[in-house]
Amino acid sequence: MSAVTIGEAARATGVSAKMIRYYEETGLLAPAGRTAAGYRLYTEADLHALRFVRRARDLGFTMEDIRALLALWHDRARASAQVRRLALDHVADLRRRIDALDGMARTLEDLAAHCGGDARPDCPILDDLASGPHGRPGATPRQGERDPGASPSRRGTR
Amino acid sequence: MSAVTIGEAARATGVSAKMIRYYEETGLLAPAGRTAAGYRLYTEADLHALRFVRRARDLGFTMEDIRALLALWHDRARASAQVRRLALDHVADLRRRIDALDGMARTLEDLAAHCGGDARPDCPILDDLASGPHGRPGATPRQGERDPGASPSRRGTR
DNA sequence: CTTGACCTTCCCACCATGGGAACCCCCACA
DNA sequence: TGTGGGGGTTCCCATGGTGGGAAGGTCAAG
Repeated sequence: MSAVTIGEAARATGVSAKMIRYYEETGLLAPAGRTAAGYRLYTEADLHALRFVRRARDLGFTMEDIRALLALWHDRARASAQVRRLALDHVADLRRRIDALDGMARTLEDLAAHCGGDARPDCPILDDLASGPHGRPGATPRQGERDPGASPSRRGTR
Repeated sequence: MSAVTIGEAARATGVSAKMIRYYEETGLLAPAGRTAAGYRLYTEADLHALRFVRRARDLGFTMEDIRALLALWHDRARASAQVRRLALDHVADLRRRIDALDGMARTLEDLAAHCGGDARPDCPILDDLASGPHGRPGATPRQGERDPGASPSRRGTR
């Protein structure tokens, strides 16, 4: 007993029922038990795992990362170094994305600072945009230049 | 004359042919001219617009934002204040995302700092994850707290 | 005339998430 | 016993930008 349905599990863990099914479907979580009628049932241990996933998502981990973290969690003989590695790699990723966003923000602030922001049409922001993709002329000088080996489709880190 | 095909336009602007077609399809850019055989043709003005879009994407603007920026660009009577507003709103958005990412990074760094990172299995990082979604108990105290009015489905800002 | 580089359209995939339809199940209440 | 409502189930679709690839038309050089 003490197993709950998916709705209650969702409420108890902050993971939507949709996502719980999705996690099961993609093999992130083991298939839940079922009632005779086909309803999914979640034990306290299942809820624990769901909260684990929720927390990891909140910390920005990828599903792939979470898969690894769950495996380590269940492996009672793991070396904490492995977990640490995963966490710090993720931090590095976060910092990279932060830097990218920060560069954008700085550039825009620079441009906005030189923009009248009044009723006249002259606008250095548009002028900059219209000047096309340039290797950041003034703001935030860096040397990476076009970042050839960046992971696919993450330009804006959006 | 002096109009080029989509491949050359892509090379000249740094926007992939795929994306050029996509921008046209979604109405971000006006349909390009065509040769008798149906090949798209790009004038210097078209290339200019493509570079504009590229630059705006590099600065992290949404397609929606870019739509507005293009309209302002083409409106020779625009008030620069409008452009400035758009830019600064976007900066605020960037800063919000940065804060979120930074919070995650800090938390993880905190946890990693207390993790042995050796061959033993004890690991505060996993312990934290296993403790489920909590309102950041120790690490990185801030007051934003769960950000109730945040735009939908951007938890991790990923 | 063939070859190869280019163009066209169309469909599929990603990742994580939500929306909704169509249908089934269970419980409480009259 | 019938019914209503609030669950659950599966399945499909959409998002935002981006890439991959197939099937077929076009063009210039050899």
